[in-house]
Amino acid sequence: MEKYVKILKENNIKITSPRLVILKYLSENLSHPTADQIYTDLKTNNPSLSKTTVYNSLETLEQHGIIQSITISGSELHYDLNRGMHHHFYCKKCGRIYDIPLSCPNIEKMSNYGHKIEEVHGYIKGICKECLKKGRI
Amino acid sequence: MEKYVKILKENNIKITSPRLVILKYLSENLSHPTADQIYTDLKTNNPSLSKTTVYNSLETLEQHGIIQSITISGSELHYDLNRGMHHHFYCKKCGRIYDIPLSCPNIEKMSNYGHKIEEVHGYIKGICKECLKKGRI
DNA sequence: TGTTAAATTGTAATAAGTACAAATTAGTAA
DNA sequence: TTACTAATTTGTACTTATTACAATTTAACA
Repeated sequence: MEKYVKILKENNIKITSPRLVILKYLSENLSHPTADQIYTDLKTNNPSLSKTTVYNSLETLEQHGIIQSITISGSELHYDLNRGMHHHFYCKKCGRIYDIPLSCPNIEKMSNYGHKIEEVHGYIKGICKECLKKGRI
Repeated sequence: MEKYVKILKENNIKITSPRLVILKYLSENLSHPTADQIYTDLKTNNPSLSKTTVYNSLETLEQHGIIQSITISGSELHYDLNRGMHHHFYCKKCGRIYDIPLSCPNIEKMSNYGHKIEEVHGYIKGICKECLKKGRI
């Protein structure tokens, strides 16, 4: 848990129980959970946790660049620790999100349009390996 | 309007008035409107148009690859004609979405993970040229 | 022109996310 | 340690994008 305290300290944000457990949860669950999944899972051992707090904490963590939100599904946000550039694959059948360890070779070119670039997301959609195997397509 | 009839015919989908006006609208409005913007704008000259129809029609057009939905904003879908690969820039300040005429050089590599790839989206976020100019940052 | 399956329409429902005010707590300073 | 204050958490109520569904209408074809 010291690890997470350190991260919050480094970012000059108050060390609170919800922030710590959410950060720990995201460190241990790299499956890109939604706010609701995080809330439901953590609620068991943190009965006083409020859904609003989960949303607030996620927003704070994101603003400090500690985590990122992923808009790939189009219906709800998924969350991911910010650990090096990678892309995401979304399965239209089962909804799972996979990491794709590629980085974008175009990032420099993107600055040529006059916009200030803060984030780059590569989203790929289709049918995942598992669903193909199950013949669910 | 014949142009849009042709597109629907080529895709073997029924030629209906809502589909035609929505397709025309998207052809003339490349600013990535939301379903609600499309509905509101078209409602004036098509009073019988229903919001559900807009959603249904957009879904049909997307399923046939005629248009694509863009999940960049995270809060609602935006729609775009499917015309050649390009990326999108989202301004966190004003919400505008800009086209970025780059294609992804990584597409072949993406097939190496065993998933069936159907769509590739490049999303860039930050502060747009206009907002930077206005000093709104 | 009649038939039928598909599409449209309006209303009601769902679900993700936000607003807000009251209660609590982290961090600081005495 | 204690007291203070601003920030955070909490619960409830609300908003908003999207979907479900049943009744009506319509496109396509015989």
